[in-house]
Amino acid sequence: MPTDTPRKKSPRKIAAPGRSGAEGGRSKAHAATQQRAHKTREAILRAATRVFARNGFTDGKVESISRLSGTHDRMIYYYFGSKAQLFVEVLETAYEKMNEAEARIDIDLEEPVSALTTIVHFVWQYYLDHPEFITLLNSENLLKGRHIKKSARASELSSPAVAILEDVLRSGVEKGVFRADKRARDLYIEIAALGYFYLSNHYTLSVFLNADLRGKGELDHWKSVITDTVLRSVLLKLPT
Amino acid sequence: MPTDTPRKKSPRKIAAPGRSGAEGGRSKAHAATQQRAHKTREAILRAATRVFARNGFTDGKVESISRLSGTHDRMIYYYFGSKAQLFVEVLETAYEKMNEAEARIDIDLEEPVSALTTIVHFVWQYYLDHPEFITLLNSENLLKGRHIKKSARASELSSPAVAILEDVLRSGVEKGVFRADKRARDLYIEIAALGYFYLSNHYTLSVFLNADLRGKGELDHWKSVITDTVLRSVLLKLPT
Amino acid sequence: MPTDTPRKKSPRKIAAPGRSGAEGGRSKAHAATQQRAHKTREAILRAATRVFARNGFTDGKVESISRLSGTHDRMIYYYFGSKAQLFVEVLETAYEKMNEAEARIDIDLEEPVSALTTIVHFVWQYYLDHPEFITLLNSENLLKGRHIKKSARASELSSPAVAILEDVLRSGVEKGVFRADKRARDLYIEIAALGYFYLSNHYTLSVFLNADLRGKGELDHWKSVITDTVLRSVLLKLPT
Amino acid sequence: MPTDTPRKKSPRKIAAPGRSGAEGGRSKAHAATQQRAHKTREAILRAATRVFARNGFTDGKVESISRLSGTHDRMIYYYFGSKAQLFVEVLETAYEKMNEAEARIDIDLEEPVSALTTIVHFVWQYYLDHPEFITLLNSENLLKGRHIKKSARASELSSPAVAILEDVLRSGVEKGVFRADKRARDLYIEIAALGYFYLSNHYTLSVFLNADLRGKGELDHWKSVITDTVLRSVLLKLPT
DNA sequence: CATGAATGAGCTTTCATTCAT
DNA sequence: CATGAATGAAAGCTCATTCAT
Repeated sequence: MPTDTPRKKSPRKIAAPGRSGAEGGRSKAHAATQQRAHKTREAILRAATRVFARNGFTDGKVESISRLSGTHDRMIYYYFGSKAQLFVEVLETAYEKMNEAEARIDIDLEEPVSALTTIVHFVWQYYLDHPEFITLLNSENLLKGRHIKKSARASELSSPAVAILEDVLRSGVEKGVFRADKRARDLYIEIAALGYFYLSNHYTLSVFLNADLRGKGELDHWKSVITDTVLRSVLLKLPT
Repeated sequence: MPTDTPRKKSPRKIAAPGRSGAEGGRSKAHAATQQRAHKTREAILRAATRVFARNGFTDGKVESISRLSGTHDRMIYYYFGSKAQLFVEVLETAYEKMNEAEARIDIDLEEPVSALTTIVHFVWQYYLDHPEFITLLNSENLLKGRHIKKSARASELSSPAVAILEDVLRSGVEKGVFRADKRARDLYIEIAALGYFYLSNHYTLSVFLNADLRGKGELDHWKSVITDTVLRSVLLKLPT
Repeated sequence: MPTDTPRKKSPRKIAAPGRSGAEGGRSKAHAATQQRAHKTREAILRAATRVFARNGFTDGKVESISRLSGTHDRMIYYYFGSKAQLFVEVLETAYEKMNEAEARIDIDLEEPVSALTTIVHFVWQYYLDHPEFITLLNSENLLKGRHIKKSARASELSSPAVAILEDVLRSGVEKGVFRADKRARDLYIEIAALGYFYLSNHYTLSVFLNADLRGKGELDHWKSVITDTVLRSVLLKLPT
Repeated sequence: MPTDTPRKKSPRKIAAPGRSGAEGGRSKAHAATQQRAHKTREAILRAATRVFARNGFTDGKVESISRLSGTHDRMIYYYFGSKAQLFVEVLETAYEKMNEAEARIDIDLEEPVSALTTIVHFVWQYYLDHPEFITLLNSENLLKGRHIKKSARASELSSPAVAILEDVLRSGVEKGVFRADKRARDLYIEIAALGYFYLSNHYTLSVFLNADLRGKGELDHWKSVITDTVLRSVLLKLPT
């Protein structure tokens, strides 16, 4: 309980794998050790993502994570300092991956309508493929952003999608198909909202609307709805 | 010793106040007692709504609820059987109140556009005024609908808003301003999504978009965005 | 982890035993329950005194205390809020008992020399009879007074012995046997120091002085040494 | 792989630096290595003294020591075998330094009164300058001498001060200023007690006496009190 | 109808220590 | 001689829940 210096919980920092060889004098044994360490760390992060995604932060137990990752509780503290800091990294990683995927979207600015369609479909598909993304954010928002606030890295991650949308909007305006008064950020939130909410809230929605929103047909139908709605929100003229 | 049957797990159902007199031979003392009981029950429910809204189900502690309601932990078990069942009632109540409010919306079917606008504004305002509604649903969905599934009452509560939207859509179609192929249910989810997501996810959104989404101007701006988007999604001719 | 209100850990306050009967309408059953509660609380306090005395605060384990008192860990938190707060009460109780004993010292102010002798002997005997007193203070000082600082009660407890010493000194001065420039507080610390140090440090002293300081003869010898030294420190004329 | 015998539990004994050259055929590289090792060892010992002094044995964490000394936990085990054995060395070193300082006291046996005064002042000043000495002993006594008992070196260290006091007492008796029936050992304990207790227990004393015992004036005052008291305990006649 | 005491399982975290290079 | 990874036991504390009047 009593600490000397206020002790910043500084977990182990591990050299990025691959870099170790360039360090020169270090023995091969050392490199091997480091690689194993890196593996352990990654295993914990992966397991934590699954556990937190399944149960949220509070219900995601440390022991579940260590069991799933094949390590000991102790190692979580060794590498991440605390459950909370581990969650921060999980969140950061989730966002990073989303950003990376967004950065890979291939669009043709010459075709603004189909470009926008592509983006909407991409986001929708990403949510479908990465349900953990939704649960993690859900949990974090339930906790009033407690963890993300403390993340230095998080504020540096700005969604590439917003920038892309800016380009698409500009191109559309130039080509006379999109209105000029639509902000990219608003459009981004719109796209996210229409997809995210449908999936994140489907448990309560299903009960209160007395409908199964996850049926195959339903998902496709909703995809077309949001595509339609998003397009209509920026188009100057409706297609006939 | 309890005056009635040797309960096992069945929480107390209390006659609505005022109804008790009709039960026949019961004394006035009994009626008074029942009224006090009713008050305690209500106090717990109110406190639980606040506590669960603030922290979600898991982080909402039984003790916090009993403290806030001025009773004892024990009473929660007496009236509701368990923390989970209490949460179910909280959820049901929240939805009921939402439904009651929706039922009170005053719209003029002769003016479909302004009727729809009214509905969008109403939902948005309701979310703003009842942040607990959002947090409760958030928590419940994080728990995969664990509680709502067990609620008998929940499935009976179907949103009046959907019915109202149906009327509005029909009227709009008849008057030649709305398209005919829009489902009321989809429209409802759309409206909900655009408002709910913006508010429920604002903690993470603010960090990742590097913007304060809760500034006064921002909220009003978003209100106009969603109104615009929703209208455009049903209009036959886009506004110029 | 997350708390609603900052939650002051307010442990259960129990009505003083005996008072309960006077409360009027309470049932006998209630009184009996309270008495049992009081017993549990006392048992914990007694056990804690022993455990902390034996091992100090840090090494005194919560489980040892609950085991020794025949309760569960949980009850310690129920009644005292935390290990630290329990320690505070242990300390307060120890000092209180010391004060009570001091208040019972029977001295004859007409005989200042024998009065002072009585006080010195009392303190020495008290230390011998209450080794826990020494260990508890030792531990608390090792922790830099961490707990006692937070004790509201502690600052109100002022040693009766100092007041008594003042009377004795005054009487001795009037009778022309004691010097006039000796402060009662200094004298008190002197008496305490000579007895306390010998006992509290006897483990290291024995090793470094190569002597067994706790042999029967040794203890009596030291008693006479400190009596002699204390008297000499206030006498106007040294004994021959 | 360690260069020497397959150690089990026996920590490294390192040749004093400079002495290594006499060992014969060892290379210069080896000598340099040994010097580095010596430095690490010393750094750990110094850090341990500070950490244990601040928090006592139990609360002094191995990690705090390795951090403060700029090494790794592992090294503590390499050089000292265990936390307990490290503490033993810390204790021994503390006593050794005290003894060395005592051995350096410069007194004039021809002036017994001022010689004794010098000793009292020395001890008091030593405690003031080396607060860690007090805390370490405090902790060790709280642990019932657990470590010091196992120290072979400790029992060989006998305080030079006792021998010096013997000389001073003898001289004083011869010169007709001191009484003949005072034992040097008792006098030593007296001197130690009056200084040590005041400092070691000042946290609790301050609270219970409602006074700040560490104010500048207070410390000087107490110095004069103990000098006075110690002298009076051996003088044949009071100075006028 | 209400109360306060009691319960036991479980949670996060800490710590001294050892393994494997 | 040094390092970083790993270990497992245990500690303090919390929580939902039930007992006994």
